[in-house]
Amino acid sequence: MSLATDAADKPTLYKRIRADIEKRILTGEWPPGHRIPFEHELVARYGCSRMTVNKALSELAQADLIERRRRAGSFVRRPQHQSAVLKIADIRAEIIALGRTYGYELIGHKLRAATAADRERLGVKKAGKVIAISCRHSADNVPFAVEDRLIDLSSVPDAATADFSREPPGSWLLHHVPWTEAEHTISAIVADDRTAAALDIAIGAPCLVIDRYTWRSARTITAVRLLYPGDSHRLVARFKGG
Amino acid sequence: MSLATDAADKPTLYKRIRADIEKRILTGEWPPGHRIPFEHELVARYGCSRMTVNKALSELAQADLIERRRRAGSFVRRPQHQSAVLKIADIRAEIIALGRTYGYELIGHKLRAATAADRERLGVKKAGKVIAISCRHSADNVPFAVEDRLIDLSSVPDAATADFSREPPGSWLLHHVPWTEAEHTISAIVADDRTAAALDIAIGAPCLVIDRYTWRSARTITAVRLLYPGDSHRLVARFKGG
DNA sequence: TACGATTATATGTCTAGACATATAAGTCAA
DNA sequence: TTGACTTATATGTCTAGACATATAATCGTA
Repeated sequence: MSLATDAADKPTLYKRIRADIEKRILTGEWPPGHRIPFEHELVARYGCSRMTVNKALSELAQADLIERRRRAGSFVRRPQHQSAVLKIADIRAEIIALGRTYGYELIGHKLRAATAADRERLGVKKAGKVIAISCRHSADNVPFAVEDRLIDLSSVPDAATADFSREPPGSWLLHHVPWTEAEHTISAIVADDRTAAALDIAIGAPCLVIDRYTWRSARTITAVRLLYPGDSHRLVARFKGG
Repeated sequence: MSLATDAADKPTLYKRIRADIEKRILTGEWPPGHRIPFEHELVARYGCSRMTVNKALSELAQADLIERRRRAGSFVRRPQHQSAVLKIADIRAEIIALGRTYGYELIGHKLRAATAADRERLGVKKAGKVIAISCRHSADNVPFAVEDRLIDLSSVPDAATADFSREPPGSWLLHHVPWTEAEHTISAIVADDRTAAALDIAIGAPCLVIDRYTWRSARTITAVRLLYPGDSHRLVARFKGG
């Protein structure tokens, strides 16, 4: 039963090819690892030129639905190992984009030799210097998030002389240090007394937690934990699919 | 695998064109709204065929960096204002991909005329029939998430006859209904007695909440709320940046 | 001036070829 | 069996065209 035949709009051929393959993958008819037909087979099946098939397959590869290997063929990829993607965000820019007044407050700023806990958190072996920062972001004078950050000075020596009393470290890093990889972990906790005070919420109130690690080609740059009031702040994402 | 700066491998021409334009956009040299050169101008500048330029621009458009308008040209897009992106996920597939045993339990299943609250939640005006489902997902026999879902039957009539006692509604929908847009909201709450019982956690323990709305071309398909134990489950995302 | 019809043009899709390149698979020697 | 070499082949990139299509701009008319 073909359900996707939105006869309303006449899809172009390469889109039809792409959709056909996508459907078989999403329904599980072609499971991960399955070799999808070679380009020349699809050319024969659809009666079109190779470039048309190639465009369809290229887009599927770009979307990480299939993997293409020279000489071997194209294979259905395992569904991306997890479900969440969070674009790196600059809280200051985010709040300003929302049309609200951004407020920033540096709570603590320490330069120290990395402790064992610091090294563990940054995932590095060698001892070195780190900067530990905690600060608070607010929107329209209401606490928006508290931030607890560690910067590896051996990766970002310039951070030693940066002035974090006015510019939030996240914004500074985003503008000064190119990153190549990031990892986010989202979880929830209940506020302890310190967190509750910083966010102006009740002890035991829910908090949304984002832990972010940022690397530049296998070098850790920074590890940051962001705490948001769980019942007020929301991470919203809208995006396109199929 | 960083695409922009790998001088090691000689980039192909279309990749160089794409990177050149990308750089100008990311550095702000070409701000949002700026019209980038026409295809025929790039063809002249790079001395290549139109298809080569077209491939570069198509990929930039696919990545939402530029917007292409017939007869008008290609324009730099405003950076996506949101902060979070969460790929749509099928919990069953997710758990199986983790190599754990998937368990499913239907808690409630009701077909009813949409109440005012249902219409509000689905964001629709007209009254119609809806299906309300609640169920529980488990991994290795440990509660993984509870799900509370509303399906708009006027958008998905087939759902009326689907058997949700064995197949989770998320998986069914993913396989039967193409979607075009989704919105996620992530927040945190503390468990009430019912939630605590379902997830086998303490009352007052933190929970991660994902609210997802799915549309197909302006028609609401489903609204779902997922509750995860906040201290055990984690949404992890790793990705590349620039 | 306002509006409808026409035209010009940039992008969208497609073709039928070409050569490049990575690599799976086969071949042969040590 | 192992390693080195060769070969076959699927994908990667590219060309020089073509026609389709949406729409900004222009023109003509009421």
